[in-house]
Amino acid sequence: MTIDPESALRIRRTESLTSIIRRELERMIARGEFKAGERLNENALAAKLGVSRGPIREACRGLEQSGLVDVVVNRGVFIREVSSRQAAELYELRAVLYGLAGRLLAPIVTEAQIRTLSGYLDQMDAAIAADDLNAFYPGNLRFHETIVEFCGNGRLADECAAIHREMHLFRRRALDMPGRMAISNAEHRSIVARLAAHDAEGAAAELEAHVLTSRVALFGPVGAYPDN
Amino acid sequence: MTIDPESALRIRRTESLTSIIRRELERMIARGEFKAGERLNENALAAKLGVSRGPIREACRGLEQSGLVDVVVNRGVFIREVSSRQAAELYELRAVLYGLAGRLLAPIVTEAQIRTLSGYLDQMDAAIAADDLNAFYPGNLRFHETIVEFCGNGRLADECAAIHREMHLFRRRALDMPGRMAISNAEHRSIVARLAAHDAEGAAAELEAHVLTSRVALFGPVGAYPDN
DNA sequence: CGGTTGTCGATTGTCAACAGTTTAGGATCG
DNA sequence: CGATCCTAAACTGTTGACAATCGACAACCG
Repeated sequence: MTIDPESALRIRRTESLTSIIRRELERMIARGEFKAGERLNENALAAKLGVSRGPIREACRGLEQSGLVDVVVNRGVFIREVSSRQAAELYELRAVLYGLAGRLLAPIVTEAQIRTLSGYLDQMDAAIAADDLNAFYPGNLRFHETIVEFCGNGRLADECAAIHREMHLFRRRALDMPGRMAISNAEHRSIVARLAAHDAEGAAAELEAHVLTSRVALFGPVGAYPDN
Repeated sequence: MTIDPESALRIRRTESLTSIIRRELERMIARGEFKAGERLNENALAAKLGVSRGPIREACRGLEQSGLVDVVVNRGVFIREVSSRQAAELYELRAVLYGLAGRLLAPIVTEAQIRTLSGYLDQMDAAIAADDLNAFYPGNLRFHETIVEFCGNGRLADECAAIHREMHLFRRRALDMPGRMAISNAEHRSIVARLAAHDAEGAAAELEAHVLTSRVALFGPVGAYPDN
């Protein structure tokens, strides 16, 4: 692989190899380029990315802390396998966090923000009309991301982003999507309506229920967890 | 210097230097042995702990991801300074997470668990009677930790522990304690009562309000944040 | 034939050295 | 006297090498 030496060096001044590699690995994990439980070979990665093992190892320690990989002493780092139980637990967290986002956003939301969110709703409706899951999914993602961004609690937004990255590790995640697009977007419209009405508790309840709908459909009642 | 070779070797087989160092640094940070904003000198730390810089750097990458330090390229790692705004944001997260814990725990809580929690209440009352903040604080901590442990959502417990570690970085945290011990423990009793009655929504509301009381006292209304 | 032991290759854990950047302090000039 | 520039020390970023460990396979023994 040939790299423009200037750009490579220019990047290095403001960013460490470790952070570049970490982002790259996160991207690869998000795109599912590794199998669950697969081992990351440090030598192979180092050779592939053209660096030494030091930055690779440092990047992996970051990934470990964010829950994307498991590190076993003397054996290596493995792409984390998220069990159904852990996914169910994550959905519960996500539900209350989105609920909080709605409660915070409703009192302060602006007309422009409502228009932005409504734009996403229309895009998703178009994807539904075209029966295009590949268009619906990123729209859905951006809709939720935007709400937590607007809510004013930056830490909440970070936490939601981290949970979302982690959810990519759960392979069966697509199950809740196929036939639910229309229902899902109806719930989205309801959420935006509550936000526009500055109804904090209503928006919180709608958002929480919206997430829990998927959780219950996939794993059963809240507080009960699948075995594996 | 002569080192007992057996003990040194035995330790290293099951745990890497990196993880040992990371735990040690976490402990030092929790005990406030570093000033906020202070730089961690890699060479000095390596010399002090008797290792090379590699494990030190790896440990710091983990701490960065868990929000305990900031890493600036070519300048080093610094003990994170948590602003009032960030602390206020954290309190809001903590409130909904504890609320979730209460909601999950109420339906499934056992008699024995109620007795355990009640025991902590009594210990805290004793600390209040003796006006002993140093006894109250760990009891308070254990009370909240126990609730999230019992609730059955392990990921929620991890998240709460991480947030708690992070809160140690906020220096003014003791402010909400001095005169509030009695009020705080009365709220604790109310929480346990709701749990014992298997009142999920009541327990959730009590727990959330309990955390938000401190937040509001320190920083003002929920959703409004201090400047610094 | 089943189980144990020993050895080898592959891989991780750790270290010491090198390269590039930042910072502090003094010399220089206005 | 103060500001600026320059130099050197200190420090971080990265690398390659060495030591220790793990997994697999073969030899050995009961």
